[in-house]
Amino acid sequence: MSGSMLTIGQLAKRTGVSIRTLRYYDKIGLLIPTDYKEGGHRLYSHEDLMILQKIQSLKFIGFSLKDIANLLESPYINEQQLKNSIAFKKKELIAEQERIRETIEQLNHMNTIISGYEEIDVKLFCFIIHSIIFEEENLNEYSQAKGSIHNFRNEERVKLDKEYFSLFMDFKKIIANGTNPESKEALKYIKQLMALYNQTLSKIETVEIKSTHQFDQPNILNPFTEEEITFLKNAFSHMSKVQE
Amino acid sequence: MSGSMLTIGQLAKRTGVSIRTLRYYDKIGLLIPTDYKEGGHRLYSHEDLMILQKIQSLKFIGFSLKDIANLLESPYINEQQLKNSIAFKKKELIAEQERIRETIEQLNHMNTIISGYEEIDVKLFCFIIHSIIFEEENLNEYSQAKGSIHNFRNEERVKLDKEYFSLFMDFKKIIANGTNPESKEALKYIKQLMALYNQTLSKIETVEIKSTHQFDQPNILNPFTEEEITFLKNAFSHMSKVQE
DNA sequence: TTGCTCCTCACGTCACGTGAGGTGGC
DNA sequence: TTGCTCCTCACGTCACGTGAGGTGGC
Repeated sequence: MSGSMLTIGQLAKRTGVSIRTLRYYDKIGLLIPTDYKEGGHRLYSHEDLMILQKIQSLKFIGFSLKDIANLLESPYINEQQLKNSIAFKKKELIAEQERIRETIEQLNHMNTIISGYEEIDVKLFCFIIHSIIFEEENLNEYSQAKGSIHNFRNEERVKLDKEYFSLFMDFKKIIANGTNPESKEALKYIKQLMALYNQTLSKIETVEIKSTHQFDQPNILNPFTEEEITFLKNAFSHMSKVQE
Repeated sequence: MSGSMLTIGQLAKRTGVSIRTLRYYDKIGLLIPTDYKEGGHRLYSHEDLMILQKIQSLKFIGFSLKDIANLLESPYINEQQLKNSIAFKKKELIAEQERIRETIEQLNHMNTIISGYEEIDVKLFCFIIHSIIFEEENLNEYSQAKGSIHNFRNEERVKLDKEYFSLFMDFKKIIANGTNPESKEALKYIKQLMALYNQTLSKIETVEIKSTHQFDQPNILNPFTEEEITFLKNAFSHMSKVQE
């Protein structure tokens, strides 16, 4: 009806869609303006505005521009087809939601663990994340057998991880300070590590699978540098001698 | 340590990262292999494997490759910086989660509304979505004043939308069948529409803002074609005459 | 003359996927 | 000779954002 055509800027302002987006829609053939002025200026009709609003609506509920182009091809669509599209979209979104939920949980976990240290060791930080991911992969195989692991993860895992993190940070500090691996201080921390390790083992057996491989399976991310590992080996062997 | 270097394929298999991804990481300088054989074959050391696992860990909790490159630059990171990064990531994720939640709600809404029709009118379908989006925008301005609207939306909105949808579909059908706008059948549906419209008005006043503009404000997506609007106008004016 | 609104390239984003066409060692 | 594993371009993905450099009407 009305002879009042809209320029690209007017249409953009009216719908909240950017000018660049309208040019893009023109280029891909999704919304071609009814007319062009001399100089190539696009002119959009009221009909074009309606189409754009349909596009916005369908975009809003998550359809891709390709999907939208198909949907707008015919004025009618079969119910089952539409329901299938909706179900498919929904499935994707729910999966995405689950991924996000897990990631947020991880972030909270990490946030708790690193609290209270001025300088965080990146290697150690990554180690904690990696060990959780790795465990989760193991979990998928074992989770049918025992449901208790998940509980462990949520409730006690943070506490335990924090203790490991704290202890590992202590090690890194004394090693950086040039402490002797046969010193009393080193012995104290090594004993703490042994205690924590045994405590972990008593809590779940699944961890054992991981822990026994911890130092010889190179596929596990190691939180220590070569220098630190040498220190730990020396401190361990010293402790063994002392205890004999 | 060990002289056993890994080929790109071996590293890929071991970590679950694709060969193409490893080449990409090489190109952007994120993970440059320790050595190259003749012919340009990449050789990765155990050290490289460790770096890759750090990359995987940080990717897992949502950091971009650029973020990761920065994080791996130094072995230590300031706690506050890391906490800020985590908080920022979390904020983004929560916003994304909220968007997804709303979209899923919309999809459920639409799924309910379209149930029971073989052929769905795309224009009408988009109209329903659009009216909800539009209302939501209005809602933001008015929601401070009255909290009741949201309730309306969740509980009764689906029912009302379904009724509108159903009635509009009926109109489209009789118009397509060539029904006379002054016929008894047309009169029946027009009366139903009036009743439904008044029912809506009584439920919320906010809708009034929208509804009064419904036919003359071209910015509102219209569910009818030109032909259908002509039919409705004729039917309305006929009803007015009959009622005098 | 000065803004303001248009225009068309064309590169950039993000993290790779996917061929095409070729090489090297068993 | 035949697979298998490498390699390097280089275009494609998705929906635009962002200049660069220029035009047209007030």
